[in-house]
Amino acid sequence: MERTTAQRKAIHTVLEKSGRPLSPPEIFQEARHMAPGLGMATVYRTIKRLIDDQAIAQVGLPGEAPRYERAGMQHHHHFRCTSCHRVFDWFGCACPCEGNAPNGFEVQGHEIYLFGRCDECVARTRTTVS
Amino acid sequence: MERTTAQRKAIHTVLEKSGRPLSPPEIFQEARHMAPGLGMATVYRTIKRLIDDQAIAQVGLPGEAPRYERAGMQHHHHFRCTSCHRVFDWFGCACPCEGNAPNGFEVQGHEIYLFGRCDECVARTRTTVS
DNA sequence: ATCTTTGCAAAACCTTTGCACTGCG
DNA sequence: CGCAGTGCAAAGGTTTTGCAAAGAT
Repeated sequence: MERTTAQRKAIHTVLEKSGRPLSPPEIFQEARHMAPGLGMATVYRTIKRLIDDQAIAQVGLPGEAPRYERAGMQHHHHFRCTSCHRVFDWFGCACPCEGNAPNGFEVQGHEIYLFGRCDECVARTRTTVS
Repeated sequence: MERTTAQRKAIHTVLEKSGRPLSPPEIFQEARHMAPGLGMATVYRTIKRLIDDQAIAQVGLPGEAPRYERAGMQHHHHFRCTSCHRVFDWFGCACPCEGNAPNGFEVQGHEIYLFGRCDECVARTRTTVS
């Protein structure tokens, strides 16, 4: 039977409240504020369970370690700023990918990642260079 | 100055000739045929250098370890079969992603991954279930 | 002969697992 | 109380690094 513990609640809350996908170390650091003495192993074990429970989802950015964000969000993808390296949610997906599948292939889903510079970094450059 | 060695040639050849992205262990195993005694460290060191030289490119599938393929291919993305787990090149990108960027964001590039079943797996199921 | 590149082994990471203890129910 | 959940430390994997030896030019 599933038990409610301070650690699990802390980890879940951190992911619920974060507006962006977090890595295990980031989750660890944040959750520690709410659950002192928390161990890294518990973070990994809890992540696994939350995924099984469909409470969170894995976000695997190309070439990077997986991050995690709360599940149940509307269809979206991600934008990584090549300047500040932050990852943003992106809801502008209008990709007709499914239609262009190779012959005989059956597309079940897709992932899109945009790379570029976020609004803040674009603005910073403008004023700095001018 | 850059030197031509059997190991480097072997690794480069393996990636040139492969029609799909390879992981370091796959490269290691293949290149060993051409360069006996090859060490894993050399594979990693050579991959890094080939990327710097723009001879190969990293292919980071979401949630998986990076693979590598030769650079300079025409614009394409990847399709991973959820049944046989192979990764295929996909040239049907007609994604208008760049246009839908969030306000103030500057898109420099994009990556797309399709998931589904490849032609062989689709055919296999048909004949098996029928 | 010089100086890059290599193989090996050790180190540095990250993630998982074993186990005795904690604490929820 | 009983057993799921935890922390710690050890184990597993993968990638990187140090260093003496090999080899290309």
